[in-house]
Amino acid sequence: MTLDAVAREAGVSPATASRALNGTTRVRDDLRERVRAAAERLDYIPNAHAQALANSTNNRTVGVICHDVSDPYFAAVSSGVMRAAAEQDLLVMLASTFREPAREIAYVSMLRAQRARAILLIGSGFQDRAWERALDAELEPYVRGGGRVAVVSRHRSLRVDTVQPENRAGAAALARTLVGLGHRTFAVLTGPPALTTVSDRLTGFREGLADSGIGLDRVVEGAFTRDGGYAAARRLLACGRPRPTCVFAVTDVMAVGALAALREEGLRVPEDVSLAGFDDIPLVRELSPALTTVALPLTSMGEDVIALALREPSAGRRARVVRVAGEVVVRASTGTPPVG
Amino acid sequence: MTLDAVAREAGVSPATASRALNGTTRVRDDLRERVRAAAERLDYIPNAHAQALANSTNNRTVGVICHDVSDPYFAAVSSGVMRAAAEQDLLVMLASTFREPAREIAYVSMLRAQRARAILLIGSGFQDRAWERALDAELEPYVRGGGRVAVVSRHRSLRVDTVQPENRAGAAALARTLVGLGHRTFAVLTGPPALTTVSDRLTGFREGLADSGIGLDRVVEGAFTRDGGYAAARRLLACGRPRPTCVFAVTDVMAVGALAALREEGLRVPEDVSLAGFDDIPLVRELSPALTTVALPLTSMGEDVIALALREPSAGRRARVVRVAGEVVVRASTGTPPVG
DNA sequence: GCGCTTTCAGAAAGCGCTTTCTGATAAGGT
DNA sequence: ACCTTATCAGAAAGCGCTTTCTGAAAGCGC
Repeated sequence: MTLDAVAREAGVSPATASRALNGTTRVRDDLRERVRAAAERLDYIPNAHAQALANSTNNRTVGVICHDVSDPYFAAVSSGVMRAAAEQDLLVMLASTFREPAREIAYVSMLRAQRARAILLIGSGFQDRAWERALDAELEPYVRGGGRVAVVSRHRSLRVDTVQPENRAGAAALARTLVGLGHRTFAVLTGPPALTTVSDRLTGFREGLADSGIGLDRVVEGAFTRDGGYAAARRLLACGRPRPTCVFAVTDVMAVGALAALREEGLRVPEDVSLAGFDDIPLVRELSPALTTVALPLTSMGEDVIALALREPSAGRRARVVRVAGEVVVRASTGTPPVG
Repeated sequence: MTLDAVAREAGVSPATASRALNGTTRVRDDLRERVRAAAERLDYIPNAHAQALANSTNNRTVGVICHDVSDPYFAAVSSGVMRAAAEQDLLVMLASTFREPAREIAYVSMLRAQRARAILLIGSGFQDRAWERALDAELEPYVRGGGRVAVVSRHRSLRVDTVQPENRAGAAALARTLVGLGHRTFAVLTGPPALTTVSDRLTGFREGLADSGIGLDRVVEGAFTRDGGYAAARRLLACGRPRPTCVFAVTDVMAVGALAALREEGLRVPEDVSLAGFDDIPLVRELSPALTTVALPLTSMGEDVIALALREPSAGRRARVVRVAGEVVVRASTGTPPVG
């Protein structure tokens, strides 16, 4: 079913049919009605590709690239993006890179080919220098051609609009809270240090401890996943050194793994060791003990990032940054340190 | 950057440039190389819309419609779809309906407009009769026009390729297992009964109990969400009747809510009451007690459903059904019933 | 009633690509 | 040497839409 068929059925020109359907220009009422009826009758659906080709400015799709939709963090942020997109009749193309840099580049390229109105990058980037350059090489011409890009907590090399959680301040506040509980020896389970998210949270946590003159006992690195957290926690426990009274995993997802590892070692949380995370993904409230964490408004961050991308570009070329505060939420996974 | 520009730069016709880049027809090696080089130099990215318009058969996008990406069930299935799609260079457009029927129809329509190669519907439909008809009215012409549709555990009215978890058999097996543990009084927390998923699991559970001559004590209905499970569990406990020794929530997501409700009532799981779910979403392993459930291979179901949609349509018009077995996984949330 | 602006429908020119179709050139057969 | 058969590049015709541009009809003041 093409527009031509509709026009013929309604006894008007394709031009008029187009105008009647889109309401771009005034069309006599009776004609408009006739076209509407004809379209209905023929079950006409405009070809979005033809529309996009003819009128390149009116694009209804936005692309979202994240590492893995099945990670609750990305799922929550994506959900916010989708809610906002739905309200504006936008279609979201969601891609998972499965943490492969090459796939990320490929997706940006596909999104460029689709002439997506905006590209949203969710989550930290990779540390690879070549990748950075390649991504920039894709994004730069896209932006120059009128494309919009916005990111959530992205790598430092990207000069684009950003939704930036206050990782450092949040981690510092968490550290202070934990010190307030009485803890003096701490370990941190981190992800890849090249990610700003990781290094900011680590730095913040250190600063928070430093306020009370406390040093960080141990830092163990692991993958940015549940299993990474599990492995890191095991390594922490295996090393033989005196156990810290409190463990901070830089993300909740890692904390979930860490909790499993601690349990397997027969340690009670929080009686033997306290555990805290960061993000407040939905599930951690359900754990027992429920996880102490720094809550980020994930869904609304998703809404923010798409709003940022869609907003009229500011006169100056400067990248805008929306800062999002994290709130320390103390739950049952932290307590006073064991005596003795 | 258009193909014409590339062709000019390479000193060939647009036709040759197109052929060189796509490899559709033999092109002399030196020309092909020249075109490649020119494309590279100009940072050429083909306009996917123009391609789609000119060659409607070659479409690289598939649409996935689910209720909510932030629900772990959908996230897991979607993740499988995406993994498979990535391997075939397909772009996935993922839409969340937020459980609004109208939005689902709208998305199908948008996907049709995009001339998506396939539309995948994940999760149960709505009970609304008008909605059913409307959905069918969208899907039927789409399929007639060569579009592919496949669904995961969908409503009965749809005659399309389906990945069908064996809800009934799985629930029955679970019931038998629970009876084997010694339980004799059961309650079920269900979702909207119009969903086949719900009614199949309920029926299967009943059958499993009936094998031992046991009847189902109570059925409480709630929304298909964590909060729905929570509310249903509270209602179950509030009714004053003697408490069942075992509760089955028809989905893990609901079971998570139920667990919270049981806890709040001061009940210990499994000492005071046993709890089981269905699906085996990733997080339920992490709960304590870890949830007994019927495990479905969610990610691989996602891979199955896209494979089903993309496979050459069978000669006969009959819808294909891939049955997926569930496996009872006994974890710590179930135990022997309390004595006395 | 005449020239003016205003309103609105239709003709036609693309948007950027793919793909026949056409024709030139080279290769092969006798 | 001549004709037939492959190869392969280019011209041109769309794909289905939007949007100028053009022109007819109607509305207005004098």
